[in-house]
Amino acid sequence: MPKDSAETKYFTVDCPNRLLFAEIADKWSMMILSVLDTGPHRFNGIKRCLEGVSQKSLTQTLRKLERNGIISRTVRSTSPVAVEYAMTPLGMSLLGPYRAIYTWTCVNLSEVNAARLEYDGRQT
Amino acid sequence: MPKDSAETKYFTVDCPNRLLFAEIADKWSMMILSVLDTGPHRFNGIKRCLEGVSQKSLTQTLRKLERNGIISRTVRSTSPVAVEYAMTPLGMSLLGPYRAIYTWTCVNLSEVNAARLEYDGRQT
DNA sequence: AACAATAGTGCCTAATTGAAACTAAGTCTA
DNA sequence: TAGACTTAGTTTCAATTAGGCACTATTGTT
Repeated sequence: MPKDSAETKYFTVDCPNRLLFAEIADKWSMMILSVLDTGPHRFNGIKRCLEGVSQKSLTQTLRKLERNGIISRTVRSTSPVAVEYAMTPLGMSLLGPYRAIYTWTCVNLSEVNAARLEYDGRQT
Repeated sequence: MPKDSAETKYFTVDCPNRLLFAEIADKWSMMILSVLDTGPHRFNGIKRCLEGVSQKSLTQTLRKLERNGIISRTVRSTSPVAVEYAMTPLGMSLLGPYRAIYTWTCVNLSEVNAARLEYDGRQT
């Protein structure tokens, strides 16, 4: 007999919010969004802004964001073919919540660093 | 000669915000925070709320959050030793920004699903 | 003709994640 | 008192994922 059979399972593996969260809150997605926040960019333009991205990871992340309707991908048939990535209205609506997290990291970075030093000191 | 030598590198590999963001915005961290938002929990209590976490991943994520000063870890010397995890004030300050993201997923889930269907339809 | 830039793709290895078993200390049951 | 169960992890190994590097194809420049 379980002690607390009423314990709620908050996050099941198929929770849609959990799945969507995993798609929008990863490392590269958020950085791409803040680059596109300054205006439309081309593939290699984004790449130059994000030190350490491989073409493969960038392609994959851009595809994922495009599939979720957060950015748009427009091919321009110019000299060397240009592919322009831009924020969609849906993507723009995500910028507010994202900026809240970003601002939090700016405001609390020193407090986090203090906590880290304190923690590392405890682990003799 | 580079065409645009003034192109800004927004995110370098050692950008502190980028590093901190990676520590707080991963899959399990955010789910753990929303569990602890409802009050202090013990190790296996959290585990039961998060379908699919392994002990290892949970331990690692809890340690990381503790090190960053976002949660506290208290050992109670009761019958089988009890370890209680709770939000710190710093952690609570992160809940607002997190809820903004969570709310966004709730509000825009249907629009994202529509975008996915449209995208998948285009890829005949 | 050779070289650079465009936007990718493909292969292979390195790093991370997760599943399952194990540890250790104490409680409860038969 | 042996056996099973709880607690909170750690360890080991396998699988998934991520990243580095080389390659394609097209156009423009020198």
